[in-house]
Amino acid sequence: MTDRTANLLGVLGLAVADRIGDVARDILRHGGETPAALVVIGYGSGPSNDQLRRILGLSHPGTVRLVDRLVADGLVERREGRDRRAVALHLTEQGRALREDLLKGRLAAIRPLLTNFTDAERAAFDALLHKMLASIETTQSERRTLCRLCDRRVCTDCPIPADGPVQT
Amino acid sequence: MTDRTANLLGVLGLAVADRIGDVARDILRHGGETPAALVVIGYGSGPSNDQLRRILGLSHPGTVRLVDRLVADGLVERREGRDRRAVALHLTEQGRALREDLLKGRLAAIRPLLTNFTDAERAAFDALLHKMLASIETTQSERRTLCRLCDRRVCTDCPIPADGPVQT
DNA sequence: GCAATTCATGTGCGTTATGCACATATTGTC
DNA sequence: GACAATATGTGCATAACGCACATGAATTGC
Repeated sequence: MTDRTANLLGVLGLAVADRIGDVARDILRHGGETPAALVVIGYGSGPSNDQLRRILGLSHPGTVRLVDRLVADGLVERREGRDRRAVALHLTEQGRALREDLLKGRLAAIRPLLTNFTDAERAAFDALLHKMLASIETTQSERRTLCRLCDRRVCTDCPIPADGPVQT
Repeated sequence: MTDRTANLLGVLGLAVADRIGDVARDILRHGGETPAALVVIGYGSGPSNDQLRRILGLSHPGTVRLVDRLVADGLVERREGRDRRAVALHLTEQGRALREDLLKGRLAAIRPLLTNFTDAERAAFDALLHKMLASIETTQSERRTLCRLCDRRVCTDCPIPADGPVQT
């Protein structure tokens, strides 16, 4: 019976990821981890290239090129970091606006999946999701990876505590 | 409150899709829609290039190249289709074996997410998933897309009926 | 029963997103 | 102050696509 549930969960996961990916590509004109990068940078801690790399799970050169794309689009600025070697990544005004669209679009893409639930069902589903996510065994860094597309404003009582801003 | 649930669902969807993608790449040495193609072709109806294309949501040339990869790896054969223009895609012995690994690996990747549930919780989650998936409004073709990685042997009482084999 | 259209596949060519190996500059260490 | 560690960037290659086009096979219209 567990396998039946696991299969259903696989279908749902694919459906959710497809929808998020589609809406992100429509809005940002980029795929892969680029949308996640915009969200992560937008948390505002001014992450370095290397910190971003760990969260996104990309290679270092892949991350540099990803940031190149965002800079070329006028969405991200490379500012001086805490070192003269490190950069600090920050969103431009345009980047902030597009990040907003991205987060809104993501929720809008997922929301229809919940509309056929009654309030009680949605609450029950929420509680089960919360428990499931809270029990995933992860390192601190993996948690940030999981949350790389999260809209923190709606994520009250986050089950995946990423305690504090990106580490320095 | 719905947005909070939607956000959690987004996290879960990403986590599930990441896990499936990782295990598929480990096993198959290909990413994108290639794993899904192996599963779909493995249903055994001998789909044409064009039928496969619709299910995977790829362009026609993209599908041709994808099949090229699978053929080059010795996993798929192009046989004569119902026309002299159409091909019929079938798995080789090796393809069937790898498809098996893929389906098993997929379930193994998802299963850990369920292990912290009690039996009652898992059953409740299953029921909610079932209802959610059953209420997604889709065309016949979109259903097959959703189910493109399903392990049909464990999917009893499928909420997304794809009634019958691939259309002729 | 043949011409025009539609269907199904394949090819040339380009792009996007990525990784590996290497180069360069900066910082910490002993 | 040499040397390792850190952080970034670059050259080059690859995987997984899409668009425009070409080709052969089937269907339709008259």
